[in-house]
Amino acid sequence: MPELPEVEVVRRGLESWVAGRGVEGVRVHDTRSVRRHTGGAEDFSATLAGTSIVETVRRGKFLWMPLRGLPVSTALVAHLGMSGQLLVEEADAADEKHLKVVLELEASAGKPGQLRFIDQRIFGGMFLSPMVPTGDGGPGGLGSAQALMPVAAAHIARDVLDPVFDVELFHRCLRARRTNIKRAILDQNLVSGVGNIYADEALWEARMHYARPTDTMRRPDSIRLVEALRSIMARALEAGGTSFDKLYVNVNGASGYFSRSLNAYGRNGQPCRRCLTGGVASLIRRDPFMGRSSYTCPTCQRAPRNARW
DNA sequence: GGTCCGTCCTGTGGGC
DNA sequence: TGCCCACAGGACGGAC
Repeated sequence: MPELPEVEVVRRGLESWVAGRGVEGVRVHDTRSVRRHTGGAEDFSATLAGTSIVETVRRGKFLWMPLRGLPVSTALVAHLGMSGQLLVEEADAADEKHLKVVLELEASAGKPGQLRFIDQRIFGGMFLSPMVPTGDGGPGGLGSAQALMPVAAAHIARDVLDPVFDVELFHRCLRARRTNIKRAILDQNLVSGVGNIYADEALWEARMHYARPTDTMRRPDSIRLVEALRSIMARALEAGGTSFDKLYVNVNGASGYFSRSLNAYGRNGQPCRRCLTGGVASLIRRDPFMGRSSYTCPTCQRAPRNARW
């Protein structure tokens, strides 16, 4: 599925293909994919047509394209959810099975004429959102020096790949919480871009149990966790580039990288690679967590006595 | 205000 | 072979 690194790969790819191009027409094939647009599908299409795309910006898993040509500063926001894809394709390419939205782009030499949004599970979507000052200096991270963000993404915290991510602020916010560490890092208001897979991988790398209460986190613990998140995101970003083919992030292709590199997630019953190298082969266990799963090594990620489940 | 849970949605795989 | 059901996940609204 598209994770933060894949969204960044998509953003980089889109930048060279769609930035500066006009939107000449919009077709919504499934109104559920624009359900977050308050004016409905017709308004989405009518408002977007005639604008032009300035650039592509990302924070966490939110991707947006500021638009030129509207009276109010507005961005086209896209979230890939679990199964969303953004493809740049020729107009005569066959429709994908789960094609949801098509943007007809202004002709540009050597560049395909359509931007397509494809989404199997419809957890993702596109919508228009007015841009506002954020008070924290804008996106700041990858993609833009703008001081404005879409209202719909203004609550999203910086991600760990953001050059100005504040570890000290992250630590203070963690300490103020009354929950466990995994719930905290899945909260996009605290740190963005972390999903279930990266949460488990980072906690494994940091030798931390998911049920550790956030108010017991010491500064070195927070730093260690952020460094683990950064390391995993950076490695995945590098690998995400290899699965990138003509602006297509292949969901199955991305899982190929993960299947080779994951140390905890999805490895229920398999020996922990860290314990194995130490000569003791503890088996990774799966626990139900928030209606999902958590994977941990019972030896190198021991649950604390004061665990908050 | 903070925390937590249910809901949205569809393809896949296991069990019968 | 075909049917049914559990499961996977991010974000958001609502309940507490």
